[in-house]
Amino acid sequence: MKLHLNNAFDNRIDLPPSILEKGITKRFKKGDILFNKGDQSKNLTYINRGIVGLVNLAPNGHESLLRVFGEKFFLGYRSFLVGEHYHASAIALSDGELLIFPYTGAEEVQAHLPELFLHLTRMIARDLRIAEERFNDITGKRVVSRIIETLIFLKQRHPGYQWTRREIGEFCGAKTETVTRALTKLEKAGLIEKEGREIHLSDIQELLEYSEGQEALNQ
Amino acid sequence: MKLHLNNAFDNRIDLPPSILEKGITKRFKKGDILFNKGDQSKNLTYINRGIVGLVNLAPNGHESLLRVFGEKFFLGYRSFLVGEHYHASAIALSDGELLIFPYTGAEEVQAHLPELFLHLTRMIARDLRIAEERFNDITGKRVVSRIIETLIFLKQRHPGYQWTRREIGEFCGAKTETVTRALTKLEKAGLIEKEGREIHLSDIQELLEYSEGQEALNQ
DNA sequence: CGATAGATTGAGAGTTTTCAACCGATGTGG
DNA sequence: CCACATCGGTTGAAAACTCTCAATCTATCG
Repeated sequence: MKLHLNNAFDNRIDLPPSILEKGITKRFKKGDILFNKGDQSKNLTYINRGIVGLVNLAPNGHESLLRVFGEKFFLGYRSFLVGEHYHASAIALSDGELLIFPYTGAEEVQAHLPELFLHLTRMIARDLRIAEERFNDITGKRVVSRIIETLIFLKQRHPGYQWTRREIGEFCGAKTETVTRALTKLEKAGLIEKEGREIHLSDIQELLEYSEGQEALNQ
Repeated sequence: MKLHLNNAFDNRIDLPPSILEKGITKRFKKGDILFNKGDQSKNLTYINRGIVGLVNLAPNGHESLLRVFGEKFFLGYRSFLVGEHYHASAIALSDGELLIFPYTGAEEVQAHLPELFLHLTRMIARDLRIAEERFNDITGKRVVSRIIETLIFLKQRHPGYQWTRREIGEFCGAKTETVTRALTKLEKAGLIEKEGREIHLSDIQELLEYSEGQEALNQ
């Protein structure tokens, strides 16, 4: 999971005015669903302001937080490029503003905006690495380690946002209560500080060392 | 996870002779390491014959099977396109033969072989969906369900190969013994047949129904 | 100020892993 | 061609995480 740290802002991009001006502005409010799992992807979206989560709600009620998109992130590019239906829903975690680009499909972007196309491809490639690193973590590490790494990842990528225990858990496969217990433990160990709902990471290096010390799964 | 089934062969591609003839042929044997985690990606590879696993070995010894590549699959395209070091190792699961294309990087492919570039992009996009669907499964489903879905996925994609309990487990986050117990249970329920080391799936639809019935994780 | 969402804590339950022993098949070298 | 080593598979009992459920507390917002 360490690689995440070196790539905290990889997916943030400043668009040139020539592209920006072609987007259609649209505001959204916290809790809004920006697209639904199963919908056909019709356009490429960019976040001017705000923060959005890609969430999967399973039929049995289980929810997971797959990715998070902040200011200057694209959104919905995976489905757009491959022409699939969305495999998860985008839910606004804060108020904000979108730019919508009504391109017809991957071919149009590739032909007319090759740089952007390459950028999007590389974003997906990094997303895939991160997803697979998370897979390693979830199958090979204790929940405390996963929570530590999630804290570091989410905090570094989106410092402004106050992550809830639930969101942290949904990102790393843990229940809310488990996250609470882990945070209490970390606070007692002097590795984090809780201030109301805000969480401060005292020393990332120490946190990572603590994580590694957490009795790795044997075998 | 159901979507996997509709895309069993998505990542298989027949290359035209114009591309094929430019590749350098290289044989490999079962157990060979085709590239190592941490290596710099230098070329694009295609599998003429054989089957290859993308494997992560964590420092604590935990192993996971991230993806599997068969005949007519590309290999190593994620790292190649984004210009990253490999985040996992490629290990030959059988004897086989590679074609190596010494392209200099993503830009060259985009400029000279735009169709191939689009294909690779879409492959990564599908890989990302599959990885995230697996993430949902691993956090939200019981181990028996995961094993069932893994059996179906791996068997459909690579019918010729005899999957071991260990590989099945490494693909869905379960220990070898757990896979054994699950298979015994499924055999007793008449849903699969074991014939030596070969596993026959009697009825995929029934298997999926059984999977859903397996007391979903609450909440 | 009340309502609601989020956080905390405890006790008990349950799934999956761990550890250990054993079996059977496969393959290799003498 | 047999002996033996090795790999994969099976089974059982015990241990260990993490979850579940329930109750209570706190923060935030209208």
